[in-house]
Amino acid sequence: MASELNLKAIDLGQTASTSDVIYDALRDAIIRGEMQEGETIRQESVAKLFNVSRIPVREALKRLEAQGLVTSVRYKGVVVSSISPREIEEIFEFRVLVESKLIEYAVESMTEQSLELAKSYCDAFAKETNPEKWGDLNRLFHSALYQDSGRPYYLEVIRGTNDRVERYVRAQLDLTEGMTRARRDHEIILDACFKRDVRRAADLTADHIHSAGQALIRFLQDRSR
Amino acid sequence: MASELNLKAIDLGQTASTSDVIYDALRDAIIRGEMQEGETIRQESVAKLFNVSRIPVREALKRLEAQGLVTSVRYKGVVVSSISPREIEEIFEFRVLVESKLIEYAVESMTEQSLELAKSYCDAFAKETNPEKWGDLNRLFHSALYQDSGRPYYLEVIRGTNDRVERYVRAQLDLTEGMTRARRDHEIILDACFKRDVRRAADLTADHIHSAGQALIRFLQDRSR
DNA sequence: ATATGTCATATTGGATCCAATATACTATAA
DNA sequence: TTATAGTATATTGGATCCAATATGACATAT
Repeated sequence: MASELNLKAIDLGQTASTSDVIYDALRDAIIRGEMQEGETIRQESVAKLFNVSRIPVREALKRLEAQGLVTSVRYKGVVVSSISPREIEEIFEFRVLVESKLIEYAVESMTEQSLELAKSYCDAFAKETNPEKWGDLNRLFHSALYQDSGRPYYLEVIRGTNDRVERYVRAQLDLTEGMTRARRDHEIILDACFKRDVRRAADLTADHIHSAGQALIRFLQDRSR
Repeated sequence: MASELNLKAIDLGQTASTSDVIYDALRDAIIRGEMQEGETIRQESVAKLFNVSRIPVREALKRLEAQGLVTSVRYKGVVVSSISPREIEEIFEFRVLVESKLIEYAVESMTEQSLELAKSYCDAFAKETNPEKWGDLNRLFHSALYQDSGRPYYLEVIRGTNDRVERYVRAQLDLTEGMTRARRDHEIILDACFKRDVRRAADLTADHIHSAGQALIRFLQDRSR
């Protein structure tokens, strides 16, 4: 019957299991900083929240653990991973290495479409007044820039890397200097991309990430005193 | 009681859950190439193998999926991930970028102990006649070299990266030219490390990985014709 | 012979139950 | 008062059961 065929076609899109949904929700809450680092995640409370059993929750937690977003201790529970200033510094150093390379590859083959998309995120980022959304737009902008690199593995790695420090990036953007600097950086990076200046785009990206990292480290040091 | 205290002290070391054991075993089988890519992994058969229920098996599979070693389709099952020559090429390119950087950091602060350890693996690798063990010793050698880099995150990423292509590295070593070239490369890299020649160690490492990747690509192309 | 529909079987996804362990609280002895 | 043993409770880890879906065999119509 035609109607059944129609339904089946729609169903093809619905490939997300309960464990997938829970994984996405927890990941989102963690990288947005809605859950504090060190906070323990109880299987039962998550299960109740989604009206499911603990089984899909546990599977989601295993995935988060494999990604390093939570840390699990047998018979005690999982906690949102905490991360030392030293590790943050290392991760930003890693980002400089990989993302500046990524943008090199990307600029060479960037389509007009991606450029325009990046520009729209860049503009929205600059105009946005709600700090909650700065992180989203920041991430979308960078993601759009790297999209045409033709390097899916790099992208996969960088996604995991950014997940680890996303909460701190957001905190850093909330500093007044953080946001003003990011706005300016994004505009000149985008300009270099439009001009197909590979070297400049890579160098600016390296500076952009490096300086954000340094500002973040300073911020964390100040706060701990 | 003393005896119970003793037992408890020993138990502290036993932090591995059933799911951990199964994860390790499956990961090992996959990276060694004992399971063919595309081969489906049945939960029940793994469970029977370890005399456990499917629950810990499923959790182990979720972790392998998060790492990209298996691919899962809802209600159908998981299969050992296959990887295209293009992706292999990309991953070797990524390894060149990250591992040459890693060895730079490592050489600067490498202890005598790590140098000697690397040397022992290098020697054992050169003398080993059993192809089964080449892969292990190759990995141990590189791992020893990077150990003192003081970059745990880089190491974590590279571990995941190498897991993805390990089966192919082993296949490549099995080629006569693969093993002879690797032997020679290892010795000159180690020599540069002993001499604290950072630049040379990094360049040689880049060449080593790059050439292995190229040889592998050629091998795969030949085989597919 | 081919295509389509129906049913039986296998397999995965999720829920519920039980076991193992940790933690907090209480009682007791020194 | 403090330290220790014991007990109750909470929580995780694993086993078993049921539901949802896929796959393949078989029958039937064209």
